[in-house]
Amino acid sequence: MLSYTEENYLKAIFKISEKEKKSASTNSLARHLDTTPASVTDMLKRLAEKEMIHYERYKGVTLTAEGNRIATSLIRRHRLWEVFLVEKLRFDWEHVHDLAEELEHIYSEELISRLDAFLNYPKFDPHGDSIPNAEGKFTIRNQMPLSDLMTGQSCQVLGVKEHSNAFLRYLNQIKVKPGTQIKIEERIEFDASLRVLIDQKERSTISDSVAQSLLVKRI
Amino acid sequence: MLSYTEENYLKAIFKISEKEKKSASTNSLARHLDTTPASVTDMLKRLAEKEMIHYERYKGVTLTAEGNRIATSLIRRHRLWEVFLVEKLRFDWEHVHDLAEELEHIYSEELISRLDAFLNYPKFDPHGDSIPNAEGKFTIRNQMPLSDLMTGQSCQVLGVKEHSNAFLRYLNQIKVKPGTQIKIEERIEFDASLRVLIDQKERSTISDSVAQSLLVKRI
DNA sequence: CAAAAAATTTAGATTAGTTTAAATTTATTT
DNA sequence: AAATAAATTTAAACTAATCTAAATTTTTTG
Repeated sequence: MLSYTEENYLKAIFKISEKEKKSASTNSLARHLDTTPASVTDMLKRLAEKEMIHYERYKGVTLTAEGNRIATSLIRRHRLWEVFLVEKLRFDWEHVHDLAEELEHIYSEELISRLDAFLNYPKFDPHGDSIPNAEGKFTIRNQMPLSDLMTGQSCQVLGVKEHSNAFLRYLNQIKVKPGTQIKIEERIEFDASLRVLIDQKERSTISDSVAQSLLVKRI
Repeated sequence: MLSYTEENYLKAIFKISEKEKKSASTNSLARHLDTTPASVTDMLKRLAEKEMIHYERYKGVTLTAEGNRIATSLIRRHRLWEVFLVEKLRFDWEHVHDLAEELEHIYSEELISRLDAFLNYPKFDPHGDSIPNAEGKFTIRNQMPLSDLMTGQSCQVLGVKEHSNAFLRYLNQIKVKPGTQIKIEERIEFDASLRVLIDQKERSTISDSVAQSLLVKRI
């Protein structure tokens, strides 16, 4: 059995390796987990001892098969709870992360499989992230950043690349969430910002940095 | 903020004081929390320091107003989660206690008030125990042990006094749960056991000790 | 009411996770 | 390739929660 903290390390290693396509460094883990590099080193030794990670001094870490299994299960639990919080308890999407962060640590196969069934086996969470199934398999779908579309094209929002509260709150403000339709009416050359029509009703200007963080599919 | 463990102590003190109608002793707490009296003493000092309990060496403990507020909130959360697990996720009642024991420690007013609304503001949990409302008020209802009824009388099961898995599993076996109707057909003088008719269908013999642990209302 | 038993507390040690500061290793730059 | 900077690890110490064993206090009983 791993502790709450150990589990969080595995998840962080998973996410960093996934994003940066290479082994996770001590510093990146410290930043991610809001702790000191010294604490990270300490914990890495413990996790290596438990055969959850491959660790060589000064070389960064990767997950073992078992470590990967556990991290994936945590992500599955986290995302299922997020679906529950948004769809059943009607939370706004910017409020669910911290709660799911706690709920995910409650370990019970039975609980998660029943929750999954109750929610009707969702494949994506409220932020559009893929929910691994009980076997740990992620569903992949075609998606691209809004910034890749041409003027005149329309799309449907699938999710977000950036998960900060500030960003999610901003999307709420301009009434954008998964499912929303966006048509690109004009691209401003100067700063690559976009004039868009949202759900065929509201017009808005979206900065390039926002457009890069919005994942969509063309329609 | 209290730790997970500190919260469990407050809940144990609440339950023991309630059941025994007096201050909780070090030994009873050790028994209840499956730990040693030495650890209990240690923790009691910490909780007294935090003004959660009134504690005098060798004299046992009671909760302060604040300690009582927190314990009541924990019980509220525990019982609401039990309702969720049984009614929404379709768990059997003997399986929900341990899960609720973990879920209750997730602190968020918002989460609990939304869960309460989602469940339609239940007043009692699946074992028939009263769920305190947001103000900490418990709903009281008339109930008596099945053993108090006379031969020939009928009743409806409201809940159980005893929460052990073995007892709950036995009740499942004889198809008894909250809502079940029971008619007392005969009382055996020798051991005070009861011949009963369950939901007008199945006949069964119930020992006196079981009858004392079943809470009912006459109909 | 003194002796024995039961309950409780103290003392000292242990474990998981953390911290700060110093030392070491690796990477970068001239 | 030496000097400097950045990243990482080690060392030593701290906190919360726990334990065992010994000491103390309270309660019970002959």
